[in-house]
Amino acid sequence: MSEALRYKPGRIRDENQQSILAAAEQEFVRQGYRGATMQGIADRAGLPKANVHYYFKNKANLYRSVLDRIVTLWNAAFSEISADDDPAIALDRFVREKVRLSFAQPRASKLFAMEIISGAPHLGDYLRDELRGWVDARVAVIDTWIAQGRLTPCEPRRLIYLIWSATQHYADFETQVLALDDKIEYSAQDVNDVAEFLSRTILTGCGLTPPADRAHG
Amino acid sequence: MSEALRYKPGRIRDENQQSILAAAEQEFVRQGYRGATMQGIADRAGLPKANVHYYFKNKANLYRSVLDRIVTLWNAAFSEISADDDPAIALDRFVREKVRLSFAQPRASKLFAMEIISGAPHLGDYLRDELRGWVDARVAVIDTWIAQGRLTPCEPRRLIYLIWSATQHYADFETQVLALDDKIEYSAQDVNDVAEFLSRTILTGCGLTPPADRAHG
DNA sequence: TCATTTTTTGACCAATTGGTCAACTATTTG
DNA sequence: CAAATAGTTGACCAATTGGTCAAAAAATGA
Repeated sequence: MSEALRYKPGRIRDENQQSILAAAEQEFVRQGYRGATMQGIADRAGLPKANVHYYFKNKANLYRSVLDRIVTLWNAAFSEISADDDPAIALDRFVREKVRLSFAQPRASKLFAMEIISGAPHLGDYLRDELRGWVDARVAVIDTWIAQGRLTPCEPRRLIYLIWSATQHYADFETQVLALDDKIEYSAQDVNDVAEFLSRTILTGCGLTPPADRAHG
Repeated sequence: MSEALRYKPGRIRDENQQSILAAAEQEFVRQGYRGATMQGIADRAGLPKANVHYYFKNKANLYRSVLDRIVTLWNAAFSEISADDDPAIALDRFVREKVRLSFAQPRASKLFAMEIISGAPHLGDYLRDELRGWVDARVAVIDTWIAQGRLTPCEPRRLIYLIWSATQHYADFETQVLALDDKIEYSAQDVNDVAEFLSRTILTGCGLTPPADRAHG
């Protein structure tokens, strides 16, 4: 994923795996885990079905690989956060990073959402072992801000859920938003407008003064 | 659903249809449309499979019936909204009604979400024909409030999406929220806390003063 | 070059699926 | 009570599915 793509052992492997993963992500989102077919994934990737089984032993393993890729994306998307940061700056950055991720990787957000909605049959461990720590660390920082009087008291957990839900709505419910807004697809302008609106509204809602509007990304 | 259940033609029909619809809703949420099986739905309803086909001709028809029931629920859940209303009162009520619906009917919210995430293959018409009008009417009211100087300017559409997403997160992502909060299930307290937090934060975010905290429901 | 490893592929299988049907039973109605 | 209607059910398809396999083709390395 981070290496040159010339002649080199494993190059064919890498390329095929990537196109299979991309195809699988789409099929799993549109059909669900059980509804997606190995044949459909193979067709979308432009390979015979047996070839998909050659690279990913079976369907469950392929699905896991797609989810792993999504979790990696998530971990790479966010800055660290520290009690020394200014609350308004840090929360503004958090909102904008989440908006950027949602618009850049809507299928990843959708598949993650479907997995959670279905009861997280394959991600229960991730939620309990990894994501909980991620949240707890941020909750601790927000609690420190409150204790220092730099942030109006609020439930940090609910604030994080608010930011998550409001931002990923534009990825997960893309079909609905586009239908209601009578659009075919999002524009670059939409990304900025959404980030601006959500940052301003949520920060104001927490009693913070949003940082001055500036062009991000 | 609103009639006595004594001896009466159609009573057996009503009861069986209801238990099939309830079973189907659960199966469709957990397995997706294609992943859910008529056999699994029949088992959950405690009936032989052929009986499910007797009441609902086929799988697509059963799925449609489940979605229809959800749309009916939605339409019954919300008060009308008028430009004469006080913005803070009306938005507070809107948030609380949505929170109540999310906690009362989480499976309905989840199935609707899965349908939208999958590209709304069965609800595209509903979004364009019914829901758009619902939203447009509320957008018009909010725009009037802004024009009258009773509400800080904001994009009404984005405000509605913010309220939708933040509230239904507790239904759709129930598995994740419970895992991160280290709970087994929601309490009655959670419903009130969430409603309170979201109403206060969002209304404040819009420049409104939230109505005094009072016990609702 | 040529032996070795990696990749490709169509044919094939057992299991599961949505759906049908005819026989049977229970309920309602005149 | 008897005819008609409504509901129940197991057995049965044809189609699709995830997965296997062995043989051929390509890529690699000495």
